Amino acid sequence: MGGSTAPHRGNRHGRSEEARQAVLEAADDLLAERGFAGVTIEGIAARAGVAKQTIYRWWPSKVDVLLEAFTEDMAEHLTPEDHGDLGTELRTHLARLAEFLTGSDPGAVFRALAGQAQHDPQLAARLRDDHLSGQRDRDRAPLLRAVERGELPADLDVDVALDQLVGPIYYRVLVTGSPVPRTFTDDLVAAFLHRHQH
Amino acid sequence: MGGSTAPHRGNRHGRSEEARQAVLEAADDLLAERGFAGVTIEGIAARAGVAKQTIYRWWPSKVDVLLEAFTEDMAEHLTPEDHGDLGTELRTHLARLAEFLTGSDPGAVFRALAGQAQHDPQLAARLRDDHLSGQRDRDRAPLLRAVERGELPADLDVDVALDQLVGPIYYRVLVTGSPVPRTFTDDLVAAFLHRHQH
Amino acid sequence: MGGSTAPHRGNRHGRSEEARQAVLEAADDLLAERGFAGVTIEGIAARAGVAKQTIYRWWPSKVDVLLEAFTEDMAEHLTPEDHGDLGTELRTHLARLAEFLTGSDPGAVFRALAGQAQHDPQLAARLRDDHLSGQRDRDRAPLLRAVERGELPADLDVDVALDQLVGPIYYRVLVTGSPVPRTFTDDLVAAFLHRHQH
Amino acid sequence: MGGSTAPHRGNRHGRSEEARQAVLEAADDLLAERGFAGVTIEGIAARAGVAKQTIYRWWPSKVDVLLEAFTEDMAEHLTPEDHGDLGTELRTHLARLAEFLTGSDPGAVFRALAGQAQHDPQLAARLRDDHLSGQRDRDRAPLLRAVERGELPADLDVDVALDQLVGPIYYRVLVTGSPVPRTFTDDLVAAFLHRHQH
DNA sequence: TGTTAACCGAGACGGTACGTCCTGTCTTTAA
DNA sequence: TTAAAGACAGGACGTACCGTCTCGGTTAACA
Repeated sequence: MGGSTAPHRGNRHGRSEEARQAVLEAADDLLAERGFAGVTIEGIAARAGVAKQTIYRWWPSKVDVLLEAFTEDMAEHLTPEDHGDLGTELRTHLARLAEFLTGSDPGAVFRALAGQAQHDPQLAARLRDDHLSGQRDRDRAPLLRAVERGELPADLDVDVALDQLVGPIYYRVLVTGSPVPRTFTDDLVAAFLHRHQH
Repeated sequence: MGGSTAPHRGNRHGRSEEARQAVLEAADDLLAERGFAGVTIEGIAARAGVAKQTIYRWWPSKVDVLLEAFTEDMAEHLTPEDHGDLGTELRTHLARLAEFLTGSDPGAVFRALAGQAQHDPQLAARLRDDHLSGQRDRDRAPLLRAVERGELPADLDVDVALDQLVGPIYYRVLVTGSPVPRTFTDDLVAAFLHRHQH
Repeated sequence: MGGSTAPHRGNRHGRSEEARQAVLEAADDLLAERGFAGVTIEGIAARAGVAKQTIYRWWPSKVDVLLEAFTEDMAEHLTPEDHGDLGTELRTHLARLAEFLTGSDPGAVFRALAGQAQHDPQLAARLRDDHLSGQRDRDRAPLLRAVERGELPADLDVDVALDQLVGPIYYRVLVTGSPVPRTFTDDLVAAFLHRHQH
Repeated sequence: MGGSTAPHRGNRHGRSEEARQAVLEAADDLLAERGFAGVTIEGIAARAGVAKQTIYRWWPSKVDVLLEAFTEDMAEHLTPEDHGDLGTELRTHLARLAEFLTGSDPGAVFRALAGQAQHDPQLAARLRDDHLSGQRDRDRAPLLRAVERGELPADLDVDVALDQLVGPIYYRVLVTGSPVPRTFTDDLVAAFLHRHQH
């Protein structure tokens, strides 16, 4: 955080970073404490010590607040590392994905947003285009590297392969609610490698 | 005439089947027309020509109305048939599941309920226990029959297998929003058979 | 009227008399304590222990609440008595009017409504037609009786006469804020009698 | 001060006359177009092309803006002329007063301020002391001159007389909303002269 | 000839109240 | 006993203004 970033409260440069952070935190906290229905604009405003109008000025709705909170949190997670070994990379990455979705605070926010997206096609599109597509690109990377290395066939349909790898994880998280242990994700990788590596 | 079936409006003989049907239909219609947020108790009552109290008397909440509407619709669908051939059964069944989830009215209700379940653990549990578990039992049948016939190894973890088969379908439906064509479901079956039928 | 008026709280017969009274009293109290600007729908609702919607259901605006409160209070006051003597009647009546306008709670409500009527022509019309015209008819009575008795000329313009009698009182109340002592009202009567009873 | 009042925009010597005039005009226009409730600081600022802060810097509230606008407009009107004849002076003056109150733009501002004064005792006092007392002094002049000339008795209570002369006019303007024709004001003068001139 | 101080526009801020909508509870009359 | 009707207390919605504040720009007097 170099130097100044003067803490201004309302001026012509624009918005108050202080207020913005307070809103995002309040939304996160309320989601964790009371669930999605417990997140209200009035509640966020009250907890953040902020005027309702300040929220409406910058976010069209409460899901946009959560979306921004989610984006901030998700950035650092879930970038698969380049180990030079497909199996290891996939096992590590899927395990991290499972942990993110089931065990982290931003994972809870994601589940809420994914749920709301079922009611709101616009949100669904936004969630996919602005937030999940980047993640999907990162997911794709290990497979593409493996294709380049010759570990996987050149004609592999990467998107289908990806759906088979991560689909069961999301399914457990969003539908069955079962835990997603390491054995489960490892087994997904094993099935994948068994089919595609000779 | 045997028994009642008289179209009564408020009487001493028990609940009005007329009102019940009107409520379920109104809820279905509203969901289709305005989405989940457009389904309100007041809206259902007004459209069904029914008093709010009548709804509250028989259903604890609007999701219960939808749940009941969903149950009625889902019964007929999705019972895998016994063809004596695992591959055929699975291909047919997964294709029907995909069509149900993406293309039918009750599929839309399911998506809404699954979405709401992300916000409401009690609903999630109820959805799983009362509605999806039966379906999952039906899903399991072809695999169990195949194990009995010796087409699949006796030590197969049927639940894990099932998650790998249907998970990618739900993932596309609930998360990516991609279409789920026959090629996709057939490929899931192919991958499964390739692994487990040497 | 007669008999019961059972104290019901919300039913198909109609409104809760309990709530109605609570609203009128709360509005009166708030006006007395905090002035017109301190009378808000939210404030009335909170003090009356009533939902905002209940107020909006029955009154279009806060001035309508005050108007109704005013009407209830004003009925009993200000009916000039028939003494058979014009001078006595007028002196008594004008003194009572002055006291009503300057010294009573409903007088304060009237002043607030008259003030608001300067901003709102519709309110002005309503105030005149529904509330003051009746009072004006009562004011007119002594003069008409005197005309019948021959105490006043038959061609007297009663409206002009009335304006000359009560106008200075309202002027002091609404514009100069001066007190309106008995001597002032008596003098108005004296001037009037001096002119019209040679 | 002397002379120029150069049209400066922002400098250390004082306020912008340009901004001041724009604010006063905007307030006047808004009052005429939308009524008192339609006059808001934000609205004045927007219409005048002025910052809210500029208004708050120079006027404590919107009524102060209107008060100043009113003062500017009222000065030229309503100074009774010295004709040497009481009846003529009074008739002319009351007719002008009636016209001012009912027919002019500043009259509309006056009515709004008088209305607001019913809700706000401080405003009422200010209106009386700073604005109406001067007018009242001017109103008094013809009577005092007549007393000096011997046209009126020396012991006349001028304030009471004045209230009887102008009170009915204000009453019609503020309460009954009736028109105030020349016959009405002439009749007031006639009644007054009939009583006080032998 | 810069420096500086007063005023300007712009507009974000924490708030209050608005009027609307929906919730879940209640009480009544009719069948 | 159930139904339709609908009033009730409550609470969140999104909007409009309030009065305060901080900012960058302009301009004249003074250094």
